[in-house]
Amino acid sequence: MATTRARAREELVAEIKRSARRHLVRDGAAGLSLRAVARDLEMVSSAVYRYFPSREDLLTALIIDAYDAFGAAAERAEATVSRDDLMGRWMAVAHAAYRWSGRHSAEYALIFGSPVPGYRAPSDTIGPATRFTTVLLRILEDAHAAGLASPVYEPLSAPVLDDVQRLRSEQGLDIEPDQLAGAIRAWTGLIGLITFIRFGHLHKVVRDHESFFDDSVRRLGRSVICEVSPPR
Amino acid sequence: MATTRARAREELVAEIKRSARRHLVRDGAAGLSLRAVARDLEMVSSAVYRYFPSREDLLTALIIDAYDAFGAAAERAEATVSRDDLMGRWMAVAHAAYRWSGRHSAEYALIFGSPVPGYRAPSDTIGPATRFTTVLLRILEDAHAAGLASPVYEPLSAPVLDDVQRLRSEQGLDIEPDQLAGAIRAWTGLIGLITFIRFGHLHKVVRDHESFFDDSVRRLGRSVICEVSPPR
DNA sequence: GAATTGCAAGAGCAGTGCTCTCGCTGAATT
DNA sequence: AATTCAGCGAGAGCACTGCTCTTGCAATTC
Repeated sequence: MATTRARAREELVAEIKRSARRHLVRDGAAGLSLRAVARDLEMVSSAVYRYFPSREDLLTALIIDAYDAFGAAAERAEATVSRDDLMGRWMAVAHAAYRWSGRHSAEYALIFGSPVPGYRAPSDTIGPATRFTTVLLRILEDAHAAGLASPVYEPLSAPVLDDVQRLRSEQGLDIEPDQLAGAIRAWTGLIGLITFIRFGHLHKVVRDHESFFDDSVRRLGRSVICEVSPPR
Repeated sequence: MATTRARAREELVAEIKRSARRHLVRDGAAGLSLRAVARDLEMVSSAVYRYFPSREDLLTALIIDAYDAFGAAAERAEATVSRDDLMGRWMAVAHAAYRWSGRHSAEYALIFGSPVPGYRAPSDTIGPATRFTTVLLRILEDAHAAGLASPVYEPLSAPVLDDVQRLRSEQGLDIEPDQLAGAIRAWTGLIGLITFIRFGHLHKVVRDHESFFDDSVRRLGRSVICEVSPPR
């Protein structure tokens, strides 16, 4: 086993990513320069190519790490809440996502920001990407197991129902269609809300972003998890 | 009046922006190159700097145009609907926004995508940026004038109520706080939803994006404009 | 110990944003 | 009508980028 060589390599890969993340927050994804990273580590630029065959590969590695850290933050927060407090679990995940997006804004923009035209996300990314949604789905499965239904203010339209039922059977989920559709809306709403706030579109409109976030997310949660029977 | 000179300048500015928009869809904002634009127009790169002092200024001009076109598309769609069909007006604006984001994905990413770290949006952008929200607010004012209230499933938290009341007096809006808060949520939800779909985060989850969009947006609308008295 | 493999270094290519200087030409001023 | 002058295009040049290739050294493997 090539231990010393492989270890040195792993450490250098980690150092490159660390330096790249630092440059990311300063200059954004567009400004991330392999040569600047090389200067940071006091090596020549061509040496970095031994570890990442291209700038895009380095960016991909950062994206995977970001998805993973984002999901991990959600898991940690959700684990501290009592299992039967479903609304509390949802709020914990939401606030963890919001806080993470603030502390790691550059990495958040990397995963939820503008798609790069030529870029095809490699299959390595889909694993870490589902980590976050898995936490959400588990809450919903527990809700279903506890006999809680979603409030149905309006029935799903036929094409949406089709989509949801296909997804349900594909993923083997034990959730009602209405509830699963609501979950997708809640997930979409959550990330959309965070993105909207973090990208600055509410700067001139709302002062207390966190309170607005909390209020909105609570309503999103109520539309999926409802302790009482739905109105109407 | 320097007519011929000024006209030539205006036309060249328009040609540069046209060429830049073409490059934008191919290579994204990060890949937009002033030199490529110059080659396109068969002029030397330094000549372009006579019209845009920097790459950033060119990008800013494109952002302003994009905000303007986005708002204009919403206005056009909303104008075709009968004034008293409030829900129809909301749906028209929403679908116009969705369609525009598909037809002009690069420009949409420019205004709603990742913020560029060093970039400060100049004050010229806020005018065109409000064009879209103005359409939304007018619908709400008409709803309020018609005596329609928003359903209140849950009262606003104190900090959110403060924010909304401040905004209401600052902008001189004749809308109930609950309704205005709902409008901000609906607006945030709409853009967040479009961004989420267009940036590809629903690709592996939902097949019929447009139906999902329609369903979600209709629910967003119902949470602000409600013909019946709110449940509970 | 010899062969192989991994690695850092350097040069080099094509591209980028941006600055500066150089003449020219159309337009306003005298 | 002659002259100043501002606007313009062209070109060279600087510092930077991603990426490739070759060279030579050192660590690992056989």
